[in-house]
Amino acid sequence: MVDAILQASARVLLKHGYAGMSTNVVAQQAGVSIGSLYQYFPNKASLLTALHNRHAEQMAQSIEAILAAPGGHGLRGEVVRLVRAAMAAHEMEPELHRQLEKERPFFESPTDEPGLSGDIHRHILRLLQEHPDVVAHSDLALAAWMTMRMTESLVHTAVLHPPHDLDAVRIEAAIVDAIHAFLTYPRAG
Amino acid sequence: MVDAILQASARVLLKHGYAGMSTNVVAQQAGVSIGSLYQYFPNKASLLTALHNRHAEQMAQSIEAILAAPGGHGLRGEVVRLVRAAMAAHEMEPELHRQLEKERPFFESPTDEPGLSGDIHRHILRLLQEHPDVVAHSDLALAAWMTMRMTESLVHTAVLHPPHDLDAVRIEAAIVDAIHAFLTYPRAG
Amino acid sequence: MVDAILQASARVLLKHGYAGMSTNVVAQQAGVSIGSLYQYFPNKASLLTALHNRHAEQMAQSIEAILAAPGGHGLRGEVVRLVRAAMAAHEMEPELHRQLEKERPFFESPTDEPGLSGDIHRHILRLLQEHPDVVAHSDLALAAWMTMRMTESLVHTAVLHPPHDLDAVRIEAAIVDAIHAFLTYPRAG
Amino acid sequence: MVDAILQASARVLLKHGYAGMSTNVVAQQAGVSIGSLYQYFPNKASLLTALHNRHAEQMAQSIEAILAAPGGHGLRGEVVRLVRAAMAAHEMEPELHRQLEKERPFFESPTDEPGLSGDIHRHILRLLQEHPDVVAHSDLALAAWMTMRMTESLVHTAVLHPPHDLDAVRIEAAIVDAIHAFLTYPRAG
DNA sequence: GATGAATGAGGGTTCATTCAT
DNA sequence: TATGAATGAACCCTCATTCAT
Repeated sequence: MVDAILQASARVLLKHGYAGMSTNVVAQQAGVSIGSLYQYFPNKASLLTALHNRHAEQMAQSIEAILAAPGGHGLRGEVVRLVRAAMAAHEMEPELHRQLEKERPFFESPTDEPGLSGDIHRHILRLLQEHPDVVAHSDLALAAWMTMRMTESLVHTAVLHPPHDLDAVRIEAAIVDAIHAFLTYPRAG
Repeated sequence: MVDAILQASARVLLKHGYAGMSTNVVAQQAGVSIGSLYQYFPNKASLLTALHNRHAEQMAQSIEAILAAPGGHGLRGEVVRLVRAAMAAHEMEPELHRQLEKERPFFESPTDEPGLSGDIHRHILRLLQEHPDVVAHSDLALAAWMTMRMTESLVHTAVLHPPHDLDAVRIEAAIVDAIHAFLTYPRAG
Repeated sequence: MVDAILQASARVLLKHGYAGMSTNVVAQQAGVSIGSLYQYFPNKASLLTALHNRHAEQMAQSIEAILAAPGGHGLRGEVVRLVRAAMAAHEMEPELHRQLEKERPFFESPTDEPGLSGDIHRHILRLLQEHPDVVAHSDLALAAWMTMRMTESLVHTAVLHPPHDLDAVRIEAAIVDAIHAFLTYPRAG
Repeated sequence: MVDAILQASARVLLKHGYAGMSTNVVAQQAGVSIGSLYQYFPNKASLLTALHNRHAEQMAQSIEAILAAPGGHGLRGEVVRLVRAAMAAHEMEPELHRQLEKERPFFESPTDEPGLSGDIHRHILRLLQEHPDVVAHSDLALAAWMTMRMTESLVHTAVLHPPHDLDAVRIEAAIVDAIHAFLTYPRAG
């Protein structure tokens, strides 16, 4: 029942946005009475929260799986996995993701949400520490933050607002290049 | 009067979001009767549109001014100006900008307004063409798109969701580094 | 509940007309919340429609009953029944009837509902055909239309705008006379 | 200016009904400022009243002219003139007339204004008195009232809701017949 | 637990009317 | 006198939430 409600919520949210998402309509679409909906969810906002959490979990699983998968070696291999993980996560239910994000960002500053983005932040930090020879940064915290933001925002844009005249595969490669270039880029200071 | 209404709109929008922004409250905050509000704006959505347009114009002016200003030479100098322009634009009214972004899709055509972002895209393309010796890309369209997205999204995040433990100046430098590294990064293909 | 709402609608409609009939006031008068009103009626106009339909049904029943009742024989007897039926129908809720007539055109198709008036028209036609010896008309369609209009409009006026110095009984008799005279009146053509 | 306003009122009234007739729109259509409108008419209802009066005057003139015109002799000739006068009056601006009828009751005393209809009533009374030989009624007041109502309501219906399959000329003749039949119809009492 | 009829605060919007210019 | 910007009460309607069954 909870699941039917969440599915209906997602459907209605996508079609009409949060403001246009009526709890009565959600209940009806879920084939459930409005009373039952309120037995499982205290209010309208909690539908979004639940949807958000569910989606975050799915994304986390997908990301973990890809990050742990075998693949290219070295820093570049890690970056490739990172970007692939981000793309997979964003491609999961892109439109839902977008709506959800609108009301409550997924990737807030790492300290805010200890869950997903904290894990990723730690993963990236470890990754940078494990390749001291090629990473040209002294401030690893800053480098990790930049890496995470670049990954997230470039992938986000690439998946949700893809430029119609550019090839998806080449965009992905370009994102990997950008991150790798940033990490290994020798600078003055 | 139009201005008072728009200011009040911005204030209420920031505090309560679009759904929670009552036209009556906006009028009251503007010190204007609800009737007067509707004499200048045909409906609630038009408040957002006007706010958006005004903001876009201000941003465009700011960006143009900074891009045309004198400054460092060479590709890096250009990138610095680009990032500075983006930061200035985003710092203008960051929270308003964010809300506007959030609500826009439901009220306007999904196509990014071609004006501003088109101009910038062209500017970046020209910039890349003018530095063929250091730009390590053959597909300039892709490089320009990446440059624009990196600038926009990294600056956006840095301004609107700044990590509390990192220095703004160093973040700006890191963004410049990232873009410059991407542009000059020698790759296999 | 539907009935309480309709009764309140009728009351308010009579007092203030359609334009001055506020749905909130109707709900309040019905002892029902405005939300409940809108659970049973999709909008304000539908209140009128429902009122109209209910009234039309009641009138139809009353008319049928009287037309089928035993009574005087011959054409005159039929005309008496016809006029009595019309008077009973108009006396049912005369003021409501009047308001309903007034507002209807804006909400319904301009064609008179075929149900009631069509039935009566047919009834009259048959009636004329059954008394060929006394009916002095060759064009029965025209005669039927005139009969119906005379009945309706004379009764309407007599009931809704009765002249204060004339006796209702004698008016009814005069209406019967007029119709009977028209039907049996020998003319040149 | 007054005239421009009244013409615009009539136009808007016909198009949108009284409820949908906005004083601002009327002023605009009249090419006059809303302030000026309120300089000549104290409120919205007075527009209707003025329109009504103007229309009544025109009708009165038309009716008087036709009633005084030469024509057929005898009672039947008078009835013909009466019906012609009524038809001319109703055909003047039928739709405006209809709208005016619809809204009037809310703005005027329920007693028919003594002006026009009083005059006609007197005219009919005199007419009946002048033909004692053919008029088969002892209660002339009742006969006059019936004559007036028959004329008005039959003509009203014939002009404003003409049956599509009947000839206007024959309808007019039938109305004359009906009235004449009623007046000369010999009855028991 | 499940239901869904009932609630009513509150929302966007209109328009008759006023009054300073 | 003519103007029209300004007013704000009031309207129709929605929808998150409750609670008796």
